[in-house]
Amino acid sequence: MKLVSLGRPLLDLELTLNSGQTFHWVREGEGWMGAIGTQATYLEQRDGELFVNAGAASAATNYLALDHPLEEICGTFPSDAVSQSALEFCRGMRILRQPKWEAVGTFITSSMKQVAHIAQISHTLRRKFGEALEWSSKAVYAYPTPTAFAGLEEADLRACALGYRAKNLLAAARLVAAGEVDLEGVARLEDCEAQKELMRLPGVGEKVANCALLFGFERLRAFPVDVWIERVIREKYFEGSAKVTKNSIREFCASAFGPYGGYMQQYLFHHARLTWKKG
DNA sequence: CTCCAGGTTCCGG
DNA sequence: CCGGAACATGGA
Repeated sequence: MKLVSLGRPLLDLELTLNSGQTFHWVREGEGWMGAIGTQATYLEQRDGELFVNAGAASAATNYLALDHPLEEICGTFPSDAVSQSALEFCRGMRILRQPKWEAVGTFITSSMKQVAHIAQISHTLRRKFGEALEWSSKAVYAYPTPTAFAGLEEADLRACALGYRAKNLLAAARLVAAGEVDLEGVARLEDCEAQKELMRLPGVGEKVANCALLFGFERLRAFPVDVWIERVIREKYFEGSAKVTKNSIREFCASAFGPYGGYMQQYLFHHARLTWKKG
């Protein structure tokens, strides 16, 4: 039950945990319970001060990316109204530093799914196939390892409501477990090569690869283009001009948002998803 | 009931 | 390079 303070970093914990980067944190009293790798973790923010269970302090500091120079990062964003209102809406949101396979696996299961359902899938997979962890007599589950998935059958994953994604997650896990795709090796590649390597995994296209790069490989320039981002770019930056192809959107995003484009992307995504057609 | 969701893959212009 | 269609499931 003992908590330690991590000070008062520029961070909005709730905003960060609920922004569609990670999908398994659950409310527990005044704070949140979850797993950072195989470390059961309780996080709580009171009047700006961040607390964590003793023993998870260094894991949390790393996971929450408290070392990212957030003020400086936000200072690099474009000055247009769309970017600035997203920034204002997302003040204190950080890009998490998630375990590599967890980032790859969860975003393989994310295609054509609402955030709520991705969360449901994550919880089911963890509970059935992940390592059971515990803190203060409360159970949480680690994301299943590639090896844990590799021994299953497609039907086992279909039973978790993965639909057609089951085959992809299983095949991807087997490639990683067999060492045919080496995620630690990917971490040493340049952005472009790293993306290409990740896209060897079934179910990993350009968008999922970029999510994995941004959330699991510290590539803060990676800019995933999903339906929400596409909507924002089309309607706010191209203002309904005809023939805006996927390619032109990709090129625009790669050049318009700078070295921390991934941060800006996450802010645009979250802002759009929560405010579209509500003002 | 219909529409759509943090897409990928394959196939024909 | 570009647009379409198939692929599963559940929340709104």
